[in-house]
Formats: sequence, C-alpha cells, structure tokens
Amino acid sequence: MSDQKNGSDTRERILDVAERLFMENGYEATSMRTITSAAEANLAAVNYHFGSKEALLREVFRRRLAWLNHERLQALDKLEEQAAGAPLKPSQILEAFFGTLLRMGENPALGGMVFLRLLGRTLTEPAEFIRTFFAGEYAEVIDRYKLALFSALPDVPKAEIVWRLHFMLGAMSYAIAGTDVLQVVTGCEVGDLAGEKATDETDDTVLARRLAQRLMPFLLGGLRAPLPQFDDLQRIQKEPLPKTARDTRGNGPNQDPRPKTQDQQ
Amino acid sequence: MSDQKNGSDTRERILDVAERLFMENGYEATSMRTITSAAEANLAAVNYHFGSKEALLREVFRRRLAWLNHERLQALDKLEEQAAGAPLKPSQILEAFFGTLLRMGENPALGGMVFLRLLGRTLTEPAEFIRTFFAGEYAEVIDRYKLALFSALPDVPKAEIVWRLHFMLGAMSYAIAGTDVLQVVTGCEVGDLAGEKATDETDDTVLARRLAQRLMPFLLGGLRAPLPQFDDLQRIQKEPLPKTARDTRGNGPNQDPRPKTQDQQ
DNA sequence: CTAACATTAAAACGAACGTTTGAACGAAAT
DNA sequence: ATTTCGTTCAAACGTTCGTTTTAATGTTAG
Repeated sequence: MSDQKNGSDTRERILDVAERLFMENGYEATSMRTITSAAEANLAAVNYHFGSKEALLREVFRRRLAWLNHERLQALDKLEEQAAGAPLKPSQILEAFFGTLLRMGENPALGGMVFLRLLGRTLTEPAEFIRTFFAGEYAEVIDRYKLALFSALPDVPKAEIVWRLHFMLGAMSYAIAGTDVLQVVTGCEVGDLAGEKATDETDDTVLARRLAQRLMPFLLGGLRAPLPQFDDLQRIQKEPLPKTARDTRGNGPNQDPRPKTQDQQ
Repeated sequence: MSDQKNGSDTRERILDVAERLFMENGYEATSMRTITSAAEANLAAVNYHFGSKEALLREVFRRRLAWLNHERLQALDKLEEQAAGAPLKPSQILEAFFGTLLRMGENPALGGMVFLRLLGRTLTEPAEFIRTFFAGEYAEVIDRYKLALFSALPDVPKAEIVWRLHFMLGAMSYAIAGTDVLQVVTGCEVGDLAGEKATDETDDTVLARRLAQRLMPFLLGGLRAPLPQFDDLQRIQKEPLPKTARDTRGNGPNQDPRPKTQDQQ
C-alpha cells in the first residue's frame, strides 16, 4: 500500500501535468524539464516510469481512451441489444459516439475539457508514432460505428457515410480544440452564459455541456444532408486560373519592405 | 532583373519547401537545417531572407492568405452587389467562403493541397505567435461572413450561427488536414476514384474536387439543422459518475506490467 | 540486521536546435 | 578599375533537448 503510494503518486502527477502541458503547448514544444518541474518530480522520473517521452504521451492517452472506447462499445452494444436486430436511428448512434466523448468533458475525473482539447489537437498532429498509435486505439470503435451507420442509412453510399463520419469527427475535434482559438476570432462568445463566474473547472463543465447541446444537432443535420449530385467525370473547370502567377505578391502592392536588411531588432 | 533572380529564387524555393515540410512534420518538428538543405540553400538563408523561423512560417502563410482573403472578400462583394440589398442564400455564402478555399486545393500554383493541409493543421497549433497571426489575418474576412450569415438567417440566434460557423470551419480543416489520417483508420477510401493512377499532383487535384463536392452539402445540412432545445438551466446529471475513481485503470484489468523495471530495450 | 528492491536525486552525456558572424562572391554602378 | 550592395557560404555561437549514469534514499522481506 505504501510502497506503491510513493511511486504511483509521482507517476500520476506526471501524467496529469503532461496531459495539461501537451494540451497547452503541443507535444514537441513541451520539454521533459517543463513537465517534471511542474509535476515536482525529478527529470529522470519520466524515463524511469514510462521509458521515453513518446511512451509518456501514449500513456497519457491510453488511460483515457481505454475508458472512452470501452464506454463507446458498451453504449453501442446496449443500443443494438435494445433494437433487437432492427437498424438504429442515426441520432442514437451519434449520441452514443459523440455524447460519450462530450460527457468526458463534463467530468474532470475523466480528464475533463483538458483531455478533450488535447485529443482534438493531437488528432491532427503529423508525427508518425502518434498516428499509428491512434490508428490502433481507434480501429475497433470506428469500425463498429461505421457498420452501425451503414445499416442505419442503407440508402446512402458507404463511401459517403465514411466521408461524413470524417467530417463529423473534424467538426467535433476542432470545436473542442479551438474553443479559445476561433472564439477569439469570432469575438469571444464563450462567456455569454448568463454571467456565470465560476471556477475554471465548473466553467469548463458548463462549456462541455453547451458544446454538446449545440454540436449534436449540427452533426445530425450534416449527416442527413441531401447527397451531392455526382458530376464526377465532367471535370468542370470554372475558370482557367492563370498558371503563371506563382503567388499574389509578384510585384503588386501589399508588399512590405522585408529583405532590405531583415528585421532584426 | 538578374540581380533579383538569384535572391528571389532562393527565397521562393525556401518558401515552397518550408510549406511542404511544415505540412508534413509540423512547425516545431521541422528544423531549419532540414528546410535549407531540402531547398538547396545555405542554413543562414532563412534568417537572411525572413529574419527568423517564426517569420518564415508567417510569410509562408501570408503569400497564400493574401490571395485567399482578397478572393473571399471579392466573392462576397459580388454576391451582395447582385443581391442588391436582399439577404443572401446560405448556400451562396458557404460557396463563396469554402468554395474559394477548396479551389486553392485544385490549383498547385496557389499552393494546392499542400497548403490546404498545412492550413488545416496549423489552425489548431497552440503556439502563441501562430494564433495571434491567424487572428489578425482572418479577422476581417470572418467578420464580413459572420454578418452575411446573420442577415441570411435572421431567425437563428447569432450565437448559434457563430457556433455553427465554428463547426463548419472545423469540419473543413479537419477533413483537409486528415485526408491521410482518418482515411487510414476508416480503411483507405481515397483511392476509390475509378482506378485513376496519376501524378500526386493531379491526384491531389481530384481529391480537392471530390472533397468540395462532398463537403458542401454536409456543411449546408449542418448549418440549417433544427435548433437545439434550450434546457440550459436544468442541469441534467444523467448519472452521478463516481467522483472517486480517478481513471479507468485503478486496479482493473487492461493494465500491462509497465513499471516493473521499465521497458527499455 | 541486512539484503533486495523500487524510487528519487544530481550531474553529465552527446546531439540537435535557432541564430550570428565575418569573409567571400558576383553583378551592377561610379 | 574600383566601389557598392545584395546574396551566399562555412563555421561557430550558446542553449536546450531527450536520455543515461551513478549514487543515495527509504521501504519491504527474510
């Protein structure tokens, strides 16, 4: 009990801190020294407990995704059991898939919005080991839900469903990851929740709930949108578009005097 | 003419190479030595022409976004001129905003899919200087389109429109950025274009066109989806969710024997 | 008590990073 | 012919990176 306490404590502290810092700065921009000092642990602790920085990131995700994927599969199992062979409603499938995730954002014990944001941002990271890791973690869940959508929408071509699943994942990931990115651009619309000034934690919880309420109808609307007309082989070329102009700033305006002596201050 | 040729040549070569490498590896994971050697330029060339690595990234985006934003504003101007004061159709607005971008993906001279992917991935990067840069570059365009959507959808609350604009941006960015990410997970559905084996460039062009055809209906469906019912103040708490269990792997299964002596091979 | 073990601690490793320097080059301009 | 200036070059700058090493610590079991 107490022999584990010391070790497990440091281990969990590192995981929690790494989760937050990876979310805030990204994987590459977060150094092990930043992590260990923020976790009040020794620099060597990460390599001792996890083996490497890459393995640390994997473990940060594994402890959350294990719960998430299990919950998602269980939700789908339950739905299919209740339906007794009949195809499910798309809204049920989306609720099981996205609702489960968004409910993580409302529960700080499961990572809360910190993990949701980290997940959304990391899904687009180009690093090879991250992609292969996610591919392995997500394979089963995606496959199950893909098949469920196939039988829920028998009239929609399967390729179209895959595309739309892709779009839905994107809308969700981006909405989560960018709650402070695009909100800045669009004019700070998060804080309009009737003057609630609470902890960051409860603030995040409220945000997660609002996000879920507004995201689900959007996704359903997109999923059930009319199919595009397929004028595939006709290759419309709306305008020839001058192939010469390499970019906009050939010699036109909009050109600030950059390379005179470069802008070192 | 020739005195500029040498310098401009290196400069453009660096921009092109950096655009591709930032897309493939991300900003932090791409070193200046990788960039300059791939561009067959000297290591100091980046600091000479652009001043710093950050400024290089900004310039990579500026030369594309200048064209894109100008085109987007012009498209909206044209639409509003034709409408003569009447509100626009949402489909027109989306076509002007997203169609303009997706048409960049079909034109390699404007960056093609390389730039589109880079844009999609960089929008979620957490680095401060990137966010402030994008905020400045996008502010005017987003504002104009936001207002256009407000008058196009007078019955929809403005906050809801902003959220859905956010979702649409996410679906697009993610769909673009992850054409090879999620496609791997979902089972390699890109290559199903009737056995076309062509250059990477024309392949990308075809991909951009297919993406546009399938993305636009999805976005329109999401934008026009029925509004969510607002049961905001009731705080549904579907299940208490044990606040004790910090994470899934307290002592359950799914636990691989990690910290025995760590996994250094 | 002591041997074994898991964990922490401090220090150093070599490699890679972004940036700077100062000289050299080459085509204009004087 | 010489100066000028934008550009390129090789080399080095100091810093930070992830990882490893070696010793010290405290707890558990025989």
